[in-house]
Amino acid sequence: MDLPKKYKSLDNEHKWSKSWEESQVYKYDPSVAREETYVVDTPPPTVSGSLHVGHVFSYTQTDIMARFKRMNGLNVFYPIGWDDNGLPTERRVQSLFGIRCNPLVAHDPNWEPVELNAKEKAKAQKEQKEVSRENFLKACEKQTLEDEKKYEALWRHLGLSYDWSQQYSTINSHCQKISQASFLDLVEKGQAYGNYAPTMWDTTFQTAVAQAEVEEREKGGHYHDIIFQVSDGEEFTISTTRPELLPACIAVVAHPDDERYSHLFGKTAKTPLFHAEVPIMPAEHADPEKGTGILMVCTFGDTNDVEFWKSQKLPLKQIIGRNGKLIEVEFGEAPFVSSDVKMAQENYQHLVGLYAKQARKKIAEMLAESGAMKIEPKPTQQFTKFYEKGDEPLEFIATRQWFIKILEHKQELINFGAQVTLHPEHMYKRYQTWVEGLNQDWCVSRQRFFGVPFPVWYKLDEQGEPDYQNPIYAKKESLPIDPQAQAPEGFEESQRGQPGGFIGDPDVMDTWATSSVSPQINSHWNIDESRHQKLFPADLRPQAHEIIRTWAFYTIVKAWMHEKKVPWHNIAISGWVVNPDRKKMSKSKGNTVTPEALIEQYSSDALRYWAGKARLGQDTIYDENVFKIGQRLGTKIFNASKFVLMQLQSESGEVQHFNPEKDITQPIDKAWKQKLENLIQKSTQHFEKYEYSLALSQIESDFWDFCDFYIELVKSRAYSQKQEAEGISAMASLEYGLKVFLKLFAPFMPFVTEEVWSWAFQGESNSIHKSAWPTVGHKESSSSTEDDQAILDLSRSVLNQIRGAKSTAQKSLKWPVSSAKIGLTNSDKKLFELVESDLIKASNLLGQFEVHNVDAQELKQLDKKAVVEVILSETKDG
RNA sequence: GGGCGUAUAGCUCAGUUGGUUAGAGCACUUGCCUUACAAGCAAGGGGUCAUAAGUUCGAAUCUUAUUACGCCCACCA
Repeated sequence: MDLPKKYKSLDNEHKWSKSWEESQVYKYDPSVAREETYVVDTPPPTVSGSLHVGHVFSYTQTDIMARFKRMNGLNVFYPIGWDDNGLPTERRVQSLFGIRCNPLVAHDPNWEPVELNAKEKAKAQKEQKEVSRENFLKACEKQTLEDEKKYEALWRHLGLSYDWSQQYSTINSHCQKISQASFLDLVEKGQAYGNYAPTMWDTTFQTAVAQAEVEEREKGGHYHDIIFQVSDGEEFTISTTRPELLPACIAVVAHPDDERYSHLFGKTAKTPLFHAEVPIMPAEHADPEKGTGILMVCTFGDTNDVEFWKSQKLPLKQIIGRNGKLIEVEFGEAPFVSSDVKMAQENYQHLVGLYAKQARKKIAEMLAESGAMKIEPKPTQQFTKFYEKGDEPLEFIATRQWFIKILEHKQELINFGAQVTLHPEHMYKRYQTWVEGLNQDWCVSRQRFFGVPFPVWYKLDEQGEPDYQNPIYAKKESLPIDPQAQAPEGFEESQRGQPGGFIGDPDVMDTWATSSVSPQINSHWNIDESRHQKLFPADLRPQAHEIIRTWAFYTIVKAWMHEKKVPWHNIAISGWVVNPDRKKMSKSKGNTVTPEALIEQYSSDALRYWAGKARLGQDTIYDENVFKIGQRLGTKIFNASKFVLMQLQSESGEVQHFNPEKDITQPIDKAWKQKLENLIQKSTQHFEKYEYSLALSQIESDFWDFCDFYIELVKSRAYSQKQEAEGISAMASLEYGLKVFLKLFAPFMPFVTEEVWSWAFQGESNSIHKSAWPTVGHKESSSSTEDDQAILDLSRSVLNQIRGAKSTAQKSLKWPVSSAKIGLTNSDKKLFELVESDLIKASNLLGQFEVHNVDAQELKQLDKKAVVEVILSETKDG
């Protein structure tokens, strides 16, 4: 056997990722029973250009677990998907090609998306070319396909052991079918409903957003103190940060117990500039401590306004349009009543067409001029709701949306979620807090384009008005459908938009509406019942902690609503990769590193080592030193394996195989075997608790001990006594040790271990990744664990002291020792005899040890198992 | 404002049901080309376990309080 000289990780990794692809080692076998199957619900990464080391980190952690399960004989179902539908793709396509979707524009069959250069992109930010829905979707598809290819290449190079035949993308027709079926099932079960209601609205993307996608940001604002007049002539001052909503004021409220204002309840107040009579009412949410204690309610400034408006059935004065600009309204007609219509209209015309921010400034001037605002606005810091991907504050705008009922199921969902085990467990708290704090049903419709359409149409009456009360739902057998392109049953395409005809629902689903059925997408729910039974619920859902409130929660909601089942039994929460300043690494901050370059420099195995060293749920500081350590470990595995196999070679050069149970006969070898069995047990236990990182640390440290201590100790016996029991025992033990380490390392470092495996062990299994995880055989009664430990400790102590003496004398480790005295306790003398010859050879002692007695007490004080004094030889050759 | 988590060597982290003198790797120091590996090997220096109090024969570990950092949640006029 010819062994390669140097380890070239990159070549090796290309070789094996290609080989695994060809041999399909990671393929799921549908014929295997559920009990012997392990199902992973892999997160489909958002397709948005490129993956970074944070992805490498968490995806590798899951792969490590999957590989462990596979080696434990389980039939692992490990799919991969791409989350390509939704806003991130639209945004990317808009900026790459400088286009914008306008459904009213005519389709151009000859149009092809062309990527712009940097200069053109900057220019296109202001003026995007409008293209038809069909053209826009084509551009999205083209771009995501391209990105997905890049993603796949990286994942393969990293050695993620997916069954690539199970690949899906959230925009494909299979996912559309499942998403639409899920929606229709919820409609049928009364859990989904359409409603016209004020919803959080992003004015930039012009779409509704859900509570889970909202984040608060601190931002500067100003208190404006505005004077209102009561009908009887009294005046009071309200304080607001949003004066531009004054024309939308529908009431003025103070706390019921606030004596300053309680005499006003029941009266009306007149808004300045617009002279609308609005009721003065008590409201619990008014905080006497804040501002002036009395405030205006508008449609809509915040959630309080929405709540109050709803509960008091007040009129709706919508003045903010979908694009965030103030819209035209007609004063004098309900709800825009005014005691001075002409003035109100005139004042309002100054605001029409302005963005809310501009209108704020304008109205402040007008108020100051009119005398209704006597003091300058005072600056303040306030928290404002933003769409997590948006740059402008959200508005509440009344629109028609689809919702899923979650508010009325809060308690059930909290209890139900407890049936899933989170790793680490304390992450359940996040789930619980989130569900408890919910205050809106899940809004699942988005006014966007690249997504799954709602399988719904509306009839048009004779006036051409849609009948939203009686939607036409698609038949489940016909899914997936696109109501913009297909007519409902009983209608012709020519009736689209015609009075007496129909229209398709224009909206698409929230991305989460699709990803929340990822377990069902994989199990082919509603399509292949027997497959569904085998793959649902899944065993493991890996994900990050910031999406417990979205992905984990929504998936639980859906599984519960559809089948009253948990979607999976475990959730593994990965930590974040953070910079030394403990801030999350993210692309938007420009502080990410591309994985490809790191792989080339350090190897995939090294990056995987880094990921494998981190515990679930704990953030990891990005530190390239850890890659270096992983890289060294890979090289060491390569070299040590090469050396061990050299020891195992017979005279003809063949690698010999041994039976560890029979051939390991020498006490020190048995002791080492015992140590390995302890390692196997410990690391298996860690793995079973999803604590793979603790397993890795232990495996790693024992492995270095194997190399630097045990191999050194027994190599000459293996080398020189090949025909005798002593030599055979050493060889058998080395082989056993190597095999155990290769297998234990295999989930973490699949490439180098596979390479070594291929040199000598394919007789057991073609790939190490399909070989059996090591187990512990029955223990022989003749050797006790304590003796095993003692003999290793004693040998180590003696060897260390001799090495120390040579090191102090600045001599090389092979320098001969002309004589050595060893002090031992009486009881250790027997043990020493068992390893004496190995120690003589390993330390290059010329002759024998002179043994004498030492008091156990004395040894204890020295913290040594034996006292060794050596005299080094005068010359290198003895 | 409420909650969760973290705090151990210069850095990154282990430390089991409380049990002698708290560990590893990196970095640092001093050596060594040794039958695979200089991407290696050997030897060595380095810590008041965030702070304070308590429980205990005994605390890095348990309790309480405090501080710092990270995260999640909260109605944000």
